[in-house]
Parts: sequence; C-alpha cells; structure tokens
Amino acid sequence: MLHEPLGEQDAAELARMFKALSDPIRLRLLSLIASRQGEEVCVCDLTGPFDVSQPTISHHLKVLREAGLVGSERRGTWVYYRVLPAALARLSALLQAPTVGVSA
Amino acid sequence: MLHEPLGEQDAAELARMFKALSDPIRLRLLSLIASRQGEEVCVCDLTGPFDVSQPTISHHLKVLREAGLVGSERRGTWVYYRVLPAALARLSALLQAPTVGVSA
DNA sequence: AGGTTGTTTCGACGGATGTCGATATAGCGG
DNA sequence: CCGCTATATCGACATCCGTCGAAACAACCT
Repeated sequence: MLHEPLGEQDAAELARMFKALSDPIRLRLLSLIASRQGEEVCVCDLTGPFDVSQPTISHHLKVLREAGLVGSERRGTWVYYRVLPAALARLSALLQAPTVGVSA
Repeated sequence: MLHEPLGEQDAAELARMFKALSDPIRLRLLSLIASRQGEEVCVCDLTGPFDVSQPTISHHLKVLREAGLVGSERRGTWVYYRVLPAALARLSALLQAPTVGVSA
C-alpha cells in the first residue's frame, strides 16, 4: 500500500516487476496469456500477433518470467505460459491503496 | 482489464505509465507523495530521503508528471506535487482483473 | 540416426535511460 | 535592484534495453 512510504528494498523489487510491464509488447503478451483465464498459452500462439521476430518474443517472455509475473512449463515440443495471479494482485493492491484513500 | 487482449494503442499508453513506475526512486517518490493522502508535498521534502542529486529528483518527478501519474503546482517559491488517483486506479484495475478471474 | 519444427540463447548494434555538474528560471526579501 | 533559495533544464557520459540474425537446444517423427 502506498499509505506508508516504500522501503528501499521493496521499491527495488517492485520496480523490477513494473519494469517488466513497461513495454507494449510485454503488456500485450501478458494480456494474451491472462485472457485465457487460468489456462495456459503456447508460445506458438504468441508469436503471430506481433511484428517482431520470434527470438524477440522469447526474450520478452523471459523478462516476464524472471519478474515473477508468469510461469512456464514445457509439455512435449511446446512451452506453455500462464499468469501468476499473486504477483499481479500485489501490484494491483499497491496502486489501489491511494485510490480508496481519495474516494472516501 | 486483462480479460480481453490489449490493443496496440492501449498497450503503448499503459506501457508508458508502467515505465514511469519502473524505477525504485520514482516508486519511492510516488509513495512519499501518496502517503500524504490528498495533500500536496513540497519538492523540498522529496530531495532529502535520497542519495541522488536534486536535478535527478527533478528529472524523476518530471517522468512521473509526463506519465500522468502526478500533478504539480507552483505556490510561491515552492512546487507541490500530488497524486492523480484516476491514473493509478486505472493501472490497478488492469492488474486486478485476472486475479478475480482466478479467485472464482 | 537424421530431419523437421518449436523454443531459447548468443553476439552485436542503435537508441533510450539514469546520473551528474553546471547553468538557467522563478519568486521572495532586503 | 541584487542576492538568496527553490526548482527546472541542459549537455555529457556510462549503462541498460529492444531488436535482429545466427546458432544452439529440445522433442517429435520416420
């Protein structure tokens, strides 16, 4: 919550997560994964909608994964990505706090 | 909401906002401003807690301002910053959506 | 085993970003 | 008007980031 100032460590960790969200392609990737609620999405379904090369998509998925926002699992030939809801919920709660403060 | 894939334009705009949150100093600045709910905070109160120079703080405040996350107003010698709750609420709602989807 | 497809890693390149010191602007007080 | 404090802008520099093509790795199929 933003009602108490963030410590340096928390700020550093949260900044890493927000940085993963700071690219349009990564945001769209995340929304594509999240829009299959709970289900997993194959990488092969994620490369089509974008104008960038497939290695670039793989790089962006890695960034999202290392930020703890998505998880991945290989099943056979394909790799499936899924959203990790707890991480998104944490960020959401952080930004929600000041809003309720003002809406009162 | 992340239940429908983001369009390119929306993604670009949202990415700009998240990018403003992707730096630890900016996150702490925002939390310092937000922790005074509704009130405004003088820049002179924001330079102290950090190890970086005053121009750097001014730069980060500019990034937050241009992202639409905070507003500023000059009153006499001092400049006061305040949170713009609607912007934070928008980001919060975006990240909240998949959570409720999974909690069901 | 060899070939084919899906995915990741590597190395390189150009552009963006955080930081600083120096300087400029804004407003107050004598 | 001049100096003083508060804040913003400028120019420079090192580092980081997104992107690509090429290559490596993984798993399937014959």
